[in-house]
Amino acid sequence: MSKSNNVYKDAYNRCLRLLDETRSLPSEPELGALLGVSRTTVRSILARMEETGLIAWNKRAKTVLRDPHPDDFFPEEETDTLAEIIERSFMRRLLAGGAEAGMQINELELAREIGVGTTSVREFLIRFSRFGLIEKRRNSHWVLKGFTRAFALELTEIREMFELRSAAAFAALPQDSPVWTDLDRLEDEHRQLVRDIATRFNEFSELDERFHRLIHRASHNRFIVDFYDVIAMIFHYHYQWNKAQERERNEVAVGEHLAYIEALKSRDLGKVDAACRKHLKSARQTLLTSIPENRQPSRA
Amino acid sequence: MSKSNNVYKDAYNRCLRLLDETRSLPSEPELGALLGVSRTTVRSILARMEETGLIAWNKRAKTVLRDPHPDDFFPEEETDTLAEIIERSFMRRLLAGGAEAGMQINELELAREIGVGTTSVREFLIRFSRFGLIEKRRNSHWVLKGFTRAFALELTEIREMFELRSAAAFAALPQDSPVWTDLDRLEDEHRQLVRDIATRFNEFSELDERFHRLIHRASHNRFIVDFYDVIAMIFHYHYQWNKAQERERNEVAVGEHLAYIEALKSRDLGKVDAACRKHLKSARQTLLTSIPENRQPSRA
DNA sequence: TTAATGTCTTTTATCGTGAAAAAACATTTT
DNA sequence: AAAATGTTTTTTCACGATAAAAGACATTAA
Repeated sequence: MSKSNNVYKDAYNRCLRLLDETRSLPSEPELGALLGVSRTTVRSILARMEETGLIAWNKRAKTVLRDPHPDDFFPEEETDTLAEIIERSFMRRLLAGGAEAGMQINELELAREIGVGTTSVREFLIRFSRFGLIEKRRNSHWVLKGFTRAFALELTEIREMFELRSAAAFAALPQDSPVWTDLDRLEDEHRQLVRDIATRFNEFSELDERFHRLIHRASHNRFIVDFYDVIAMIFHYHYQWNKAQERERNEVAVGEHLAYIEALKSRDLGKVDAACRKHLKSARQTLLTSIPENRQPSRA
Repeated sequence: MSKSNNVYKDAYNRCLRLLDETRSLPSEPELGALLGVSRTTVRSILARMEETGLIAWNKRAKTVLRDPHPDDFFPEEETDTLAEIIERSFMRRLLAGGAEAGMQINELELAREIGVGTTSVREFLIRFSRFGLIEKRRNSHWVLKGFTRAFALELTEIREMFELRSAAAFAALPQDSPVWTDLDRLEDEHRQLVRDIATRFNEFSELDERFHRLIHRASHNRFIVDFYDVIAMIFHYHYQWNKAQERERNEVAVGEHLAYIEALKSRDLGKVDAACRKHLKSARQTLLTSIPENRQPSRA
């Protein structure tokens, strides 16, 4: 079992959804581009679709024979990357308590527990280390630094520096820049969300990420843009596990976003700065209140 | 050849240097702490030293019998980590021209060329990716983003943000903080270097790194501290390969450092800001002039 | 003669394996 | 009994091997 075929399975599932829309599928290279996979994978997909009677396939002709049935799909969990599986397991352990700062992380144990090879775990930990939550001891174990108040403060400090700068850069962008239409579109989505906030409040986190990424991109600085990955990761898990007053919090945040968007559109740097600061302050507050500070810092 | 014993060889060499100073070696745990290795490695070292007649070893008694001879040492190149070897090879390729932005990086080819396994190369590339010079295409190759003018500008932009903030934090540190003695010591080293600048100018780069790391540490922010790794890496290779007016450049920089140190000691935020800005500006200039901008950016 | 399909080759992702190094446990010495 | 040494176990590091996926080349259809 040296490599799972999750790329194929995931692409297959997405391809099934395309079947509803058309009577026949496009050329192999086109399908590949559409699904983001190579022709090799496309051909495996087509081969299986032919086998299961979904399509008739003869060279260029790929005619849809029937609508896909629920059990034509591969199970969702088989479409995940190993990296996703490892990340989830790791974060579950990390957030499920008992993960004290200073605790050591054992690659072999993690690998056995998750049921994967050590190499994948090692690679995951190396990638994960840039989030600042773990640290490597040369030739030895990893050390958990813990999801502490200090971490949240350090994270938000950088976030605020970067976002204030990005927001200023955004507001200074020429009127004909395509970002303004992106912003309009996001504003619309925000207004729609406000309207149905009672039922759709949980859609906020995804919108939040897209909004902030748009702003950060205006910095034209890869380090700023990349840093948003750290924020996104933390907020992603934070949203999943801190459900207290979720609706209220999100409603407030959407309001702040709208004010922020107004400020950006005014292109008045003072207003932008104020709106940005206000939103980031409440975002920080939300994050901080969700961290149970049950330990004293070990250094004075 | 599944794992080289470079840890042992490097520690052995360092242990040989200890032999000059004492007539007998300390306990195994103490030696381990001193050399930064485990007792297992210490015991291998002692075993070999006994074998080669350097010491007489009987339980606690580890008497030095003779001074180490040059060829008691393992060759320097056998003491490097695989990661160091790979980094050097990779950077050589990257700086040796012909490394156009957009070029793709092949793990297998790199591994074959350097003569190591693919896993080590993969892990190196993952670690290296945080420097912002390469990027991974999912399920496919890495792409070289190139050591371009844009890269240098993005890097220095962040550096300046971080260092201005750290310097301000530094100046605000209480008088009894140990950093002030560290600063005094560094100031001394700078003064000594100024005196002998004609011959010792090449020692600047190491001093430079220690100085800036001291300042960044005052931020008490892991993201700021960690970012200095990116700067240090770039400047490390930059110093190695841009030798034009090295003496003059370093002389100027030492002077700027001294002014910067004075400003910090004055604890006058205005002066600190000015001195920091001035030095960072010239550091940026130095970096920029060393980048041959022979390509037009591909996007308008 | 361009763009697709068919076929073959190369590279990436992942595992199991084994030596180096660390860590844990047991025993002795002071 | 505290701290060293001696011994055993566990973990990390690095490799080669193999299936999945990508990519390159050859062939055929429009």
